[in-house]
Amino acid sequence: MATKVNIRDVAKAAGVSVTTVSHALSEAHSSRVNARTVEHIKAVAGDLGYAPNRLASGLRNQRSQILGLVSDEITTTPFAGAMIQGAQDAASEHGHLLMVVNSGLDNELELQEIRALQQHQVDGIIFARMFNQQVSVPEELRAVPTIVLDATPDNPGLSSVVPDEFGAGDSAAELLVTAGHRNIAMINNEDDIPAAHGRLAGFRAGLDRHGLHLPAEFLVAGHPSTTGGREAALELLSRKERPTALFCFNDQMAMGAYQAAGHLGLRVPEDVSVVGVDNLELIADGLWPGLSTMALPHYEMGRWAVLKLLNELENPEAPRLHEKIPCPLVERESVAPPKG
Amino acid sequence: MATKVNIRDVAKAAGVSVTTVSHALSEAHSSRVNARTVEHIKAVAGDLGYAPNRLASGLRNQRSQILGLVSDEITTTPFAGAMIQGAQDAASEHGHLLMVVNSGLDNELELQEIRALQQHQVDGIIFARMFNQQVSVPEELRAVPTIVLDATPDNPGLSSVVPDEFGAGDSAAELLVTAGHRNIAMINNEDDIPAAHGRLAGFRAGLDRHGLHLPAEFLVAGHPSTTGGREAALELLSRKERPTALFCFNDQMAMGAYQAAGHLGLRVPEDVSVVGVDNLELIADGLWPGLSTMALPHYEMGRWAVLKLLNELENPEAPRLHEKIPCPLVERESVAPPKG
DNA sequence: AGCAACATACAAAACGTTTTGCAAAGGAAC
DNA sequence: GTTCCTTTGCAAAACGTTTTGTATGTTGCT
Repeated sequence: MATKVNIRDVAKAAGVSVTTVSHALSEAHSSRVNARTVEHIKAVAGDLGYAPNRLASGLRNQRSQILGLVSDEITTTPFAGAMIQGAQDAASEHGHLLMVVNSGLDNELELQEIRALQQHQVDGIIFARMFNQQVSVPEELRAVPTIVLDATPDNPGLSSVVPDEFGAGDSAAELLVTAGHRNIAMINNEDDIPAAHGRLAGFRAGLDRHGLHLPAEFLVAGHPSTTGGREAALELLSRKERPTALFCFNDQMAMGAYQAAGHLGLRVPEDVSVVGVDNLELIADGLWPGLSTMALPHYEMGRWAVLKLLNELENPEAPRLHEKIPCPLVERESVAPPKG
Repeated sequence: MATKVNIRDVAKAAGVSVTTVSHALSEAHSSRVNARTVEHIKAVAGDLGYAPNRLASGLRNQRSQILGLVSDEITTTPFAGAMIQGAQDAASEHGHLLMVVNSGLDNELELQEIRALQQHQVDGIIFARMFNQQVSVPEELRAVPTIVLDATPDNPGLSSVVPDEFGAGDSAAELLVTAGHRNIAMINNEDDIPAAHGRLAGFRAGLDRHGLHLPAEFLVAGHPSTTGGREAALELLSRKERPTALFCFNDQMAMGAYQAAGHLGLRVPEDVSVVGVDNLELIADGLWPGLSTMALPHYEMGRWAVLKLLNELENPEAPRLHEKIPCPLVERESVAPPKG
């Protein structure tokens, strides 16, 4: 047990050649060897605890069965886990393993990490960001099949997957309008990113469908944090003509809105309804009452990226896709009909 | 550019043998080749964009330069990112890459994943849990150097690293007592895990040092969630003789305490001080006022685990260690002297 | 001049697979 | 009984490195 058992040991123990063992175990080539022999070899291999060395087979086949995942800030966002998990599940189902590297915001380091992945002969790379943004993909990745995850690539030659931001905004509008609200404000992210534009556009479209629209004074923007949300909500809810519902760019801003409401003596959802985006369990489930919010599909995006990557590996000519994954509504208790 | 450049191409281009190229590039063996030749070879290699194939060198050296990280539920906890990041940073600094696998709670799957890692000839494995718990390490890992991360192994033959739970409790007591509090309650986790025992013991020790002690009626336990914290805090703060400060098992329970206080018309920190454990940015920074809390050292634990693993790889006889990493206090605004 | 010692470069083997091409043996068809 | 398949197995080459042992000069010393 001290030393590892290799294909030669199996061959010796089974009394056949190395070639025969390889064929017997290969599924595709097992027709080249007698069925009884196959049985025998498999039994022997099992007894010996033989497991093929992937380094060797990767070298021989020019296929490492490893996928690289390079992302930006795994640390600071709670989404990373779900994304990685989705990717890893899909990879594992198809006999692949995931190598994760993370570069923070250091571009030079990111290139180094990518080169390291390539030295390990990864079969493909997933280039991930932690929130939907425009991104320019490093030259280095030309050499390897690549999928862009949760970001919009400048290079349309690469497949990508992002959340359906528009749909999220639309659903939020739908939810609030059907609850009976007419005076709805949006607290948006002040940053110039697809997520902000998309959610706003979707929200407007949703209102539109019901013959409503978002007045300019009911659209405010702030830093996408609890504080940003709180300040914006404080301002909105202190007005004479205050909205009866708030659609917040994300759950953190929604948490700020709760705080603002509490500070002003308003209750959620009786006095003001609140909707977020992200479905951060920690917040959405932790708030009291629970926050209704649109879930960002990080797990699904991770899965999709890996599946698409494997697909392009099989079939290099497969058309590049730009997928939008829906953001399902997770209803809790933060929405109620407006009073009176 | 279509096809990869290998050491043979470099040799040809530089007009020397493959052996010489290998020696020239090897640092350890570069003494075996003329300094001028080394220069020349490096230049040629750089021009050609040569990067050694790690599959091949791993095969030859019996050293893949890959570390495996197997964890339980990456998805549901926001700590995973920091842990992975710490591990990956340390690995990357030493020329290694990290393969991450995740098994949820499925033991059978976990074994499969471990076997997959071993097939890829990982040099060592980090067996991680997402919170400090007793854990029995799978037999399979006997074959590979292993470090246990954020868990206490039943097998003392393996090095491990956990947060200094005791120290966290102690610091919390210190903080509250020096702020002037005398009536301090603790809201603990009801689960029977080292984290709960350690934090409580440390908290008691800290009080002790100041001649105080924790009365039985000021120790309550609940589910380690916002709801659990809220319920416990509601009960505690509704009493005639209510505590002036709360030490909560984690930040989520502390968030619940904030909600309870708000519900009862009490203000943090004027009417009640609150201290948590975890330093979950999302919560600790998001709460209003900010939550003072002991940071769980996930990043550092990840780093430590990899460094120790590399150390044991270098020197297999190195003594096994059981490390406790301190949990530094992160002060925000949730602690003030008691009124009156 | 002769010999050791050294500097420099190379050929070949090995790591553990997979796959191609070939050989031996057995059976069927004439 | 010869020819021709078919079945079953094997030997050998290849993937891209690293390292050991050896060969060829070159230098320094007596």
